[in-house]
Amino acid sequence: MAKYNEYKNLNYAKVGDDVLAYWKEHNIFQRSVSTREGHKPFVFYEGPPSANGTPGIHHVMARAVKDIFCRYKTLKGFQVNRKGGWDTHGLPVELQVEKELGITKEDIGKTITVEEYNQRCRETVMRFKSQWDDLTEKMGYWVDLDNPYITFENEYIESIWALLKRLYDKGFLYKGYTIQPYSPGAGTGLSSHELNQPGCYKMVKDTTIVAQFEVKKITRNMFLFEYEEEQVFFLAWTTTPWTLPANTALAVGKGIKYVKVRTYNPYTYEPISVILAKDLVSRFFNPKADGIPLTEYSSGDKLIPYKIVEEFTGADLAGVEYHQLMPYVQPEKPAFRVVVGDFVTTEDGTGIVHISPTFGSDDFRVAAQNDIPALMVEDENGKPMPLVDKQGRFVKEVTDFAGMYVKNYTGEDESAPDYKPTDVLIAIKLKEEGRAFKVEKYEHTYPHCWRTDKPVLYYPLDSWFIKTTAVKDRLIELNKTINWKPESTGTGRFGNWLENLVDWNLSRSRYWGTPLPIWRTEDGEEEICIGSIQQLSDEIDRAVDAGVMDAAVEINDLHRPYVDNIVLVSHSGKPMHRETDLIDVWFDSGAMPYAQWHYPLENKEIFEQNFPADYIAEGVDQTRGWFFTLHALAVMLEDSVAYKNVIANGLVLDKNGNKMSKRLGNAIDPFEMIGKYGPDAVRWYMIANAPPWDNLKFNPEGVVETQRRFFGTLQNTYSFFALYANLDNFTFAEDEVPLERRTESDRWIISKLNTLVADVDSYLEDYDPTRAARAIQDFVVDDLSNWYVRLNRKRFWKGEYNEDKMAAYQTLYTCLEVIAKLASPIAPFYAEQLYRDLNLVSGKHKEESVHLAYYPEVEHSAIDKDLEERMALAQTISSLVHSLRKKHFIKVRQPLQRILIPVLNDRTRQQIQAVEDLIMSEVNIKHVEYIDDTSGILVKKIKPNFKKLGQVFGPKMKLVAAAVQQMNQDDIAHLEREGGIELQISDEETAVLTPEDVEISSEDIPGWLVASEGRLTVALDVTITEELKQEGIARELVNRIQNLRKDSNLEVQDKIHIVLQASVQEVNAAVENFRDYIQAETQALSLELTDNVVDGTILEVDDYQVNIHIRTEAIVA
RNA sequence: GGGCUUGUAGCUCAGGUGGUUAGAGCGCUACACUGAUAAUGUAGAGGUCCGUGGUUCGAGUCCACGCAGGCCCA
Repeated sequence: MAKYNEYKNLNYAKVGDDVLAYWKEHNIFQRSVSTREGHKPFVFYEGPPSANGTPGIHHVMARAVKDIFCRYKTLKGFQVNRKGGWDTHGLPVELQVEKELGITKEDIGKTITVEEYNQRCRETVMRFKSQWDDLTEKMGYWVDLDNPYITFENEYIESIWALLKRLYDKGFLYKGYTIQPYSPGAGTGLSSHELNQPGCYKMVKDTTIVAQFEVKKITRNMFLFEYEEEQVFFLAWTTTPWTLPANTALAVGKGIKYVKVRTYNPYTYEPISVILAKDLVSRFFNPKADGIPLTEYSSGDKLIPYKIVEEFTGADLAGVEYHQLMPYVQPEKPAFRVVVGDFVTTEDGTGIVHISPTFGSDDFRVAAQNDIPALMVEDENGKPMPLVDKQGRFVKEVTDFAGMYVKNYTGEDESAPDYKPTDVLIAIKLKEEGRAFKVEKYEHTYPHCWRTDKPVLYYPLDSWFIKTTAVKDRLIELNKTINWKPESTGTGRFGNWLENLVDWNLSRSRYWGTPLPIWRTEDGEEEICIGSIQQLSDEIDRAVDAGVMDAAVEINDLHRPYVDNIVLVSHSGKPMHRETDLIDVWFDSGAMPYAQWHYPLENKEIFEQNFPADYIAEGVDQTRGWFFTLHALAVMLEDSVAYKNVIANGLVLDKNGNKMSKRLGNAIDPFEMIGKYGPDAVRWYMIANAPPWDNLKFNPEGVVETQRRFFGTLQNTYSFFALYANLDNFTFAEDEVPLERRTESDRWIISKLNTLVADVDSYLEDYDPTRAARAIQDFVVDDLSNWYVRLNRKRFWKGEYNEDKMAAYQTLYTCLEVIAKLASPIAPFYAEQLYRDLNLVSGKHKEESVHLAYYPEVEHSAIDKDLEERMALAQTISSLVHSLRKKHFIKVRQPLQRILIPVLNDRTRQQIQAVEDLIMSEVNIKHVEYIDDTSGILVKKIKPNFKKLGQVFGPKMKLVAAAVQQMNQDDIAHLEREGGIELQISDEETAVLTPEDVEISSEDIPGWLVASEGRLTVALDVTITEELKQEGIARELVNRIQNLRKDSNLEVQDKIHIVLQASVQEVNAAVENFRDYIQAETQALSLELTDNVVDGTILEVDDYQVNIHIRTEAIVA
């Protein structure tokens, strides 16, 4: 006969190891997919991690979230393929390699070949793969590790090329510029990484200018003018005066308050009106001048009078046009107007920011968003260029300053008496023109090139872009169809970002990444975008034929430097070289829905079956990374979402809410956690403790608690079941006992169980694992263990193997088995063991793993809300009686005669009557008595039903409530009898109330000590009769004998003989009168009361001492 | 500076559409219970529900403005 496994001191880490071995041996993961062949697919995309660092505890979190829903959907019958993946390109790898080799970017191609360098990157990036694979297995994250997609593989890159070509053909790929830090001295752009080198930011003293931008006198702007000749100016401050000739807009803060001030220009003494932020007025005007009439000013006065005349918000000013400040070059589109910028502050300057789209990245962005052009001139090739050339000199079109360096890049002696920086010359010119309001030196930090030590310029540099703005509306529209968890990340963080979208800058000037497959002639007139290896090979043949390339090369690797060595030929026969850029690594990962199948070059069908994803999950920090690139590519390529449901999970912090870092030593090692507490407790804790999208404060003590409270309780419940089921040989071989023949508590727990099955299903369907975990946990701990098992213990260990006992076993078995299934997505290892321990004996399921099984069906007919309510009453009443016993110092073992419960209606009485037996046995009393209205002794309490009364009486609520509180017992009786009562609420007003407007409860039974909770009141009869007293002693004896049995290491089923020293009369009487009871409880075959006990043990029973001896039945061979 | 987010007991967290005694678990204290026993019950202590205003008869809940932490972006 098969037995249920029994465990002593279950080791949860070992459960993990054992189950993992079982899964491996029987290919359970593969079969969880293959057994669903032909079922509806549930498509999941794995966001590829990078294996160049070790995995952390937060990866356990992120992956648990992914895993839960894949397992859940498998339970629900879907087929869930999940291909693993590795993200292998990008800056972090390159920086790591540079650091290890002790080189900088400059050395690549010089002291180390690009080939060697990239080889090094390729090795480095997968360095920790085995650790990752190990964690993936140990934490129970099921994903196909044997056939992952790897972004550095040729096929993957080829797919990306094919996608880029599609975008290119649709006109979404273009070459433009972005504003980047640039060093004219070195003639090269600087990465933000280079800019963050220590010492790059230096204190410098610059000439700064508050310039005056004159408002145009057009109808649109007339609200800014008060009189005919008035000249109104915007004041804008800049620390880089050399950018002023390139100004095309001014930015204001939407919510910032601005004022118009009438005053005089301090250099020309002309009367002017200026607009600036209200908060900054005091920085530009001397308060001492406040109050001096404007008319009292004469040219040259030190104290310049001013008067604030009007106030506006930034929003009011948006759209106002002004005259170009330094009209050297004209724009191609309308410019010179006020726009709103989120970067504008009133920290310094005037609260109005000068915008030169070619020389600032904020400027560039805000201009692009508002369709403001940049000022450009044509270079010698007729290509557009900014007003400053790459050496840092003004172009010839800026006539007054043509050829001058905007900063000192030539090493001129700045201490020479006649040395004037360009910034100063500009200031002088503006002063003369009456366009400078204030010129002063200002000390601030400014980034410098780490090689030339000269100030950097923010300068437009060539870049390739994807024109995401062309599909902006569609991106927004389709985003609204995505189910975001939490919703706010989709509407807020992601939605707002889409609203302010700029084109996607693809270019990266690095070495280890996917090369941009575009070849161009030197003049940029002709170009080709390559979409496949085949096409490249064909083009190479053409190039060789045309003689621009020496010999055909074999294409073995699509990385640099190999692709750089390929020269193609244009239609007109010119050589074309590859644009040297790599593409943004986010394109790599965003392309995974296609490239993981080598689509569009092959596998069209597989792709179509697996697009879009039903579900993805990653950290919220991916919002503008993977979540965006997936979405953008799907919209541009397929006009579809890439994913239908997405969980953006939060961070894992240490227990104090600080970020974990190896440096601070507060990082938690996932392997250690899993090794110590087992994978299930770690997963369960992370999921149950806080919703995934909140940050998790990870406290190992919480894992301990989860292990003890949830897994410990569940395991205890199972152990209890296994212990007795093995004794009784219960294998669930019999037919199920019909519900109607089961006990009230059986039907109750089955009802609760079905409610749970439905709840967990709806939570998981809604992608809320936390609610699911908590619901399961509450059921196991509160309902199943602490109530059902506690109340029903005796049914398992007493009596014959009859239908009632069978019903108890079946009920408990069913609960445990269903729990195993419900918990299996979250605690896959323990649930597996539980399922198998049960199923190996009963053989009820043919599936040999819980992960091959199916989600339980909800038996709606088994859900009985009325029963659940009754049981809640029983629990409350029991708790009240316990509390009364406590107050009277009467222990539970002492039986009592009765409790009294006032009931105001028949329904309550019937409900309680149905659970009387449970209450009586739980709190050890003989009878439940009910007191209703007819007894005439109930004291009632009345309380206003605020919700109801508020709707009716509104403002008079307080008066009515006061009147209700004043009602006496007669009034309440009247209200109940007549179904209404008229109350005087003030001198002249009355209010008519119905019983629905109040809550009536019984408060007291005169002469009894009562306890109440909510509307329930219970009184306890504390009279202890002689018989009750004896029964109490009998129970005490049973307890002591049981302890003795245990101390003697007897097995539960061992029979004993008891010999008791006769002593005081009470004890003797108790033994005589309750002999049968004592014998039955203690499995005693005999109970002898003698005067002479040999080898006895002295036991304390109440105030008495009892000498007792027990011996086991001789074992009959 | 902007967007999003969090703030409830010592700790971790619950608290649909506003309703008058704000809950749970852990921890602490005391007392019980005991053939599930490394479990369990009862009771107690512990709260300016981050602050200030507002709406309302009534605000932990709605609105506004702040403060503090976090993430992303500048």
